[in-house]
Amino acid sequence: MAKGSGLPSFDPDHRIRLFPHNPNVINSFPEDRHHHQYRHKWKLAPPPPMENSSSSPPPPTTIQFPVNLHCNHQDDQNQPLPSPSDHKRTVIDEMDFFSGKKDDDDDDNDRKNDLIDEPSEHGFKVNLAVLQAEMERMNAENQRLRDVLNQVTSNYNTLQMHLVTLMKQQQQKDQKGNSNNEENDVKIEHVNGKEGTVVPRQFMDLGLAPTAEHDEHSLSSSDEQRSRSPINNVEAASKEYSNSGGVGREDSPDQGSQIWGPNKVPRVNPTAKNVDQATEATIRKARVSVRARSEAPMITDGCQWRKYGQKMAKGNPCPRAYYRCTMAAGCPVRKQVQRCAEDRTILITTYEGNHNHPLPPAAMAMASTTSSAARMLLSGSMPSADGLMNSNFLARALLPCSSNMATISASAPFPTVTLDLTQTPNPLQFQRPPNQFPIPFANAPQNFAAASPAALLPQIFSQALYNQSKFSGLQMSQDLETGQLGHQPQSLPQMHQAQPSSLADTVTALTADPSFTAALAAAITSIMGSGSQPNNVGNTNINVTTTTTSNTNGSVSTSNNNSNGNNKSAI
DNA sequence: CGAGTTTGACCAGCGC
DNA sequence: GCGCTGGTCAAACTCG
Repeated sequence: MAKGSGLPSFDPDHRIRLFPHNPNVINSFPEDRHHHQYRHKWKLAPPPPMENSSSSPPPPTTIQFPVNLHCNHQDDQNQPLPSPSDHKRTVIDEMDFFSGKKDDDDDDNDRKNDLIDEPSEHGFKVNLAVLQAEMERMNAENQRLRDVLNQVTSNYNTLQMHLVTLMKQQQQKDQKGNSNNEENDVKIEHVNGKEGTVVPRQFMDLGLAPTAEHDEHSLSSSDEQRSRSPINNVEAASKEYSNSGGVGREDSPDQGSQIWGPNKVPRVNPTAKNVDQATEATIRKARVSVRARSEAPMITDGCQWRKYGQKMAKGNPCPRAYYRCTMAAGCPVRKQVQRCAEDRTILITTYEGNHNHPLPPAAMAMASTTSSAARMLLSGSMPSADGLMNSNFLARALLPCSSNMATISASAPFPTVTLDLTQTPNPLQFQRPPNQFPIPFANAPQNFAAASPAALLPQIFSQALYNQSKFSGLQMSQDLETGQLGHQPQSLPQMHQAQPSSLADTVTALTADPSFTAALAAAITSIMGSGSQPNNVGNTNINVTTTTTSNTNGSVSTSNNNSNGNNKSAI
């Protein structure tokens, strides 16, 4: 088996420009075992041939979500066409607004100055007053919307807490009444089942876990692991927790996310007969897959990973590497890293499971992203007639101004939401509608402009999803704070289900924020285009979400595979 | 020597 | 039932 399979090698210069960060985890890919070494050994290579392109068509069941990447900065269709000089100005405003690095006053002043200066230069003084008034109106409107947003968020959180309190009380009642109930490890489901309203849709919580209490729910038992399957996960998970002396849900104050067995789906309480079996079978396990163009062997997500296996996947000459989180003992989070068969410059990272330990800020971003994506996926993955609609909505909400970025696959065995960051064209190459502003790459945040696309994914995602996640009912870091929000993953979807339109409206309103969409689009497109855009202005102040801990040797795996003759294919 | 990687083997699900 | 495939384990190995 030839070494060096799977991954192309790359130009050092190109790499340096693209990847100034130090991935804390290096996939086991060829050419080098060590991280520092790999940095010197990667060589320029022509784009990898499209191998197996015909044999590996896109997942047929993937639902594509054409979302407008050309984020319209102006709701007003009557807004005059932006001249090229307008582009930068507008984006600066919005990016500043979004990033919050400048206060609004300064921002407004700059905006006004720009408005005053440039039109005069172009002989547009006639429109100056109109534009200024319009801008002020937009600012006022924006501020008002933000106020509304804040209020909605506050109310939502208040309701969340109230709901959790109520469910906690209910849970305690159940506990007293069933002190010997051996199924008390699934109190949440039990409660939900009693209520007969909550469908355990949140079978998977990718991302954050409130505490490290469940560290002992380890993967130590190989038997338990081997018994794992997409279907029996439902039962196995909670069994593990109870058997391991683990923290049952009734014992755990955290509940920000569900209690998961290692890489498993929580069992639906058998007493909850009314649980939607179809849903149960459908959801099973959620995954979040991130597709990004990256020459780096692995995207930096802030977590520490240990490789535990590698296999050749069918139809892909590149090996698939399996990692599990090592930031805490027994953390069930795993991820798979694999190059795309059709385009080996595309790195596909699939996250699965939820962390059962506190995460560093750098890791919080990606964890939040995956958590939100998975939760949204699951909240919309009901096998109902409106499943597609829900998925569509979710995808749009997930990345509202991304073009073809969010896909939700209903294909078995696991529902997967794919965040595709590889399809975004260079913003300078957009064929933008006349009423839309291009997003000059130079105006992207410096962090985004200069850093590795892969390394910046967490930032992008966290920014992109932060707001929506507030409304998705998919609390992230809040779980850490409340400590008893375990009911929420189930209860909140219920809320969604009860008021889908309101949620949609909320998210729509949120994502309609031109600043938000513009900033997100600029960030994403800048990232995607950074590899081909030498005019990065943000080549300083690289603030990549890398961690300083190097947990791996950056090993390079051979293309050998481990099982069942799959390793016969040379790469 | 410990941590991490490699890799052959094993297991389970799924389709035929 | 059988074979294929994905996922995981764990002993051997590598490296600092």
